[in-house]
Amino acid sequence: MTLLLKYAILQVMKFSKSCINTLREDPKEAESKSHRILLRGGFVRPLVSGIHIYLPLGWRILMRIEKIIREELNRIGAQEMLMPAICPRDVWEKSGRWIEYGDDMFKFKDRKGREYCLCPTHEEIITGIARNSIRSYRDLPQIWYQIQIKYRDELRSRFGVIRSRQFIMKDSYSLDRDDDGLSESFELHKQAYTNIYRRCGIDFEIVDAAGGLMGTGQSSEFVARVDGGEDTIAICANCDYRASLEVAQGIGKVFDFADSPVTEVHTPGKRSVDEVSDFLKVGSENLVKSIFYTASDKEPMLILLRGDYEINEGVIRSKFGFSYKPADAETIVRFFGAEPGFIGPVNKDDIAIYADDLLKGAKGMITGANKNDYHMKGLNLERDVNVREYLNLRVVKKGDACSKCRSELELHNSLELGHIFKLGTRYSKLLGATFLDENGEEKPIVMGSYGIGLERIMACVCEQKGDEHGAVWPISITPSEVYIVVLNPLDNDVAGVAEEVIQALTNNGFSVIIDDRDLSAGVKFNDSELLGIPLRLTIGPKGIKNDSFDIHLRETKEIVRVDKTSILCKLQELKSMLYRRLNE
RNA sequence: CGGGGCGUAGCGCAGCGGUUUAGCGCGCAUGGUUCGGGACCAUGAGGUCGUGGGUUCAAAUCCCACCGCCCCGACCA
Repeated sequence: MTLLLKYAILQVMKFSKSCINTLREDPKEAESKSHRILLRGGFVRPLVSGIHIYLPLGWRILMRIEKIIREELNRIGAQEMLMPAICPRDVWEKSGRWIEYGDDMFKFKDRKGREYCLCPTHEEIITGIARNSIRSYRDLPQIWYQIQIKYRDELRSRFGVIRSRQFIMKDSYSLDRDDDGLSESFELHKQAYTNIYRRCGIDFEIVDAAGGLMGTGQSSEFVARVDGGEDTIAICANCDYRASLEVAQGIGKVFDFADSPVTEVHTPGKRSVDEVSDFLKVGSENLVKSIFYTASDKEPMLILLRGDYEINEGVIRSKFGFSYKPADAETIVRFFGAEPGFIGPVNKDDIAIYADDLLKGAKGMITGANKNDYHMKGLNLERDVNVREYLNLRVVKKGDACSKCRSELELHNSLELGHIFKLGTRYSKLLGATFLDENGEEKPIVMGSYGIGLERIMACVCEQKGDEHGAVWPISITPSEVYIVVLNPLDNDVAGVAEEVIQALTNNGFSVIIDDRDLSAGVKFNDSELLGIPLRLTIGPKGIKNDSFDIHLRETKEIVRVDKTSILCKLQELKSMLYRRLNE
């Protein structure tokens, strides 16, 4: 037997001889649905917090996802390569991200004391490659990608593989001569990503997003609505507006309170918005909360927000800088002469004051009096406060109106699956990746960066399609297409028919798990459902006697009954039907 | 880092006002009976009770410290 044939036969996984470990009970550490399914089905296993082992079935799924990603990226002309996971410090110093990424990066020293990190992403390295290999505008555009493990020392990993400290990522990078080129590369990726997620059977949305540590250019997120997600997206029920909560802009209700002169009120021990509004018997929208931010390298600033809204930290960081942090109590006392909960914007002209735009023209408001245990009533922003600028600084909340069409916005839990960014020239300028244009002029390469987390696709499918019995894999990424339950496998007739059917299936390109364990039927049926294999064929003495075999569809629970000669044909038909359904 | 929960066999758990030999269910092994939705009988293997220290004649059990895991928050492409 040639080696090739031997591997071809491995298309068949014999349950009794495979590393498949299903758990009869839910593992206690798993609370989210995808985590539960992935652990119980034995697809993954934890090693330490945030780091997982991908067992054979889980790895098969990931490999099939990889294949789809490769096909779609190759189709837009992207070239695959593989970069190292280890990178020396100086490369990251040049981009400024050795500090910016900070503790989120795994860092270590080699035996000579030289410092390295395990790459959390690869903009620095890719820009280095571009610097060496791109000379002329004639070399552009190009798209490069890799599928590789990324390392991020997350503050808190959670939900199994959804937020982990080591994960597989497809990261691609586009190199263009100008913004128009970048826009084209960006659109190509948008199309490729759309195809990828559709082929993986995921129901997804494309939303506007924040660039975060990547930069401040345009970025879009591919997200899935799931109950167990860790992010939130705002979706307009009426128009096509959708945005990640970090950047979503809504229109809030405006309240008109009667104007009056400023007076102090005694509010002993009442600090929070809820405490003060309860105590004074007013709605939280009647309050102005003051949040004091300081930064090591920038001037302190006071942010004013209406009491019924939360501050959008993402906007603070992208607008004012990453170094801004809410001040501690001691600093607040030093600047305001009052404790947190009692500070306010009146007579604070020496501090930069930015207010949320919902406060423009607000009057009759209540805010801290800069005196412990006192607030002030009758605040008129225009009259009493020296606001430097009004900006949208609040997080959208349920009931806000869409900024595009004024319909109501809905908020949904979501899971980030992929993110595409227009980087622009940030990295190429810092790291000197330039080209000569037709006029012989040296210009920085205009770059884009695009990422997909592979495990999240797997987890997302569990979240969206999984049911009380376990996983439901789409035919495109299932670890195996057909699960054959052999009942009474020690019976010679049964074993004979099973053998025959398996031959026919593998000869026709099916991947098969055969459950040849000598166990009672229920155990095998339940495992087939837990493992989520789309098609299940049962071979047992009764079926052989009556020449009637059951094919069960995992997703719809339909049962199709066929005679022996039609098994192959029917399975082929069902398989193509399942593929067709993915494209609908 | 703050708050909460937990750590006893591969998995799920009981025992935890100190007491010979640490239990139960599932799984695993052997033999037998079964066999179309988590079978049954018999026998058996499997444990540094998270780690270290302390109290005590005696610690899984009481005390201290540490480690690890999960959840909430802070934080995060």
